[in-house]
Amino acid sequence: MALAHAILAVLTNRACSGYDLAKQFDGSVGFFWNASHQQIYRELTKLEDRRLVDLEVICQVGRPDKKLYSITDAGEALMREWIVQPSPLPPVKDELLIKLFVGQLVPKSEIQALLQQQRAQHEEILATYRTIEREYFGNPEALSLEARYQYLTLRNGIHFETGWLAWCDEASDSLS
Amino acid sequence: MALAHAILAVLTNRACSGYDLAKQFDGSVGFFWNASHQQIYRELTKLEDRRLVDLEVICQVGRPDKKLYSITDAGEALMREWIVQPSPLPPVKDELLIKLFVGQLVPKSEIQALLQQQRAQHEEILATYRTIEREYFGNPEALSLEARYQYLTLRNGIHFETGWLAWCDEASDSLS
DNA sequence: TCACGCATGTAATCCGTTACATGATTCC
DNA sequence: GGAATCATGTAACGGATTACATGCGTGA
Repeated sequence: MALAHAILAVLTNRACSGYDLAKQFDGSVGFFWNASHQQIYRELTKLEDRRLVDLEVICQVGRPDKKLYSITDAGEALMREWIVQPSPLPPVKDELLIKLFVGQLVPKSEIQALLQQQRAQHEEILATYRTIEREYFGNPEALSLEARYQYLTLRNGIHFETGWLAWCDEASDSLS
Repeated sequence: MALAHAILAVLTNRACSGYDLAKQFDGSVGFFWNASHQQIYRELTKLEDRRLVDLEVICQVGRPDKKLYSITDAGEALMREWIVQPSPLPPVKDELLIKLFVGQLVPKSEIQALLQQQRAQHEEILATYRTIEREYFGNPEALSLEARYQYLTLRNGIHFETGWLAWCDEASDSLS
């Protein structure tokens, strides 16, 4: 059900088309919730049926019409109720750890290579996060409340990726 | 597809019934891959069709028969091939972060409560991990290769949960 | 006697992924 | 001329979740 909430969360900040949403789910929000454009389009029609979003069709010259969705009062009320419910921890699903669990099946060097490959990916994401931190949240004291909440989600990603790098190094050391 | 690999990983260590597997996916392996008993039973029949597991029916008195599955040579070969492929980063899906992203919709105290509730859950899991670390991996230098790999997956969980606690505290402070 | 553990499954529904499909405009 | 961007969708398939279903044994 959380895809609906993720979409409503984006629409809380500003009205969007399905296409705009898909792009957001490929950056910012996508850092903690991902969804393909097909999922988004399907979910938007459901949200419209439930009157949680409003739709305004914008005719454009030379490009396809745009369906601009905005959150309704009912949608915002639903979000308020949902936010205050306690959240269970999200289930972990990490195939690298399955591989490590039976790492003895292959030569150690293969596992070392996997760890390095994984480390590089985490490093890349961390670099992206750091760039965003510098560019948009340079002075955390001066942020609006909205921006501060968004900054906290970014900080979560930074903690997460930093932890991964530390673990990759520890694991790599302990195998050599 | 990784559920099949997760099951084969467990069976690499020892032969199990569907029921045994379900229990493992509720502890050890479940720390990084979760699956319900329905998924497991369905997947086991598929794995048998593909000759990746063997089945031995064990008749028991006074309890239901047990179907004991073990990995075949083909299954082990498949795992070896799979392990060395590079792994993409698993997609993140965390509804707490969606909530924080639009935290301004509710009073700050509600968000503080969410953070505390989340923190408590992460602390509990970390405590579980620490107990396992003490009981099974007290002397990391002396571990067999199998055990060392399993220990690394546990260390990953410890890094992960420690990071979460740090972030919860940082977030909580920054809001007060 | 009632709940829990052992042990297995089916059915319905929903969610996610992949592939296919269209069509104009802008930039290289 | 060809690729990328804007903008929307359908169809098929497979994976995951939830609910339903059975039945014996053991211990409180």
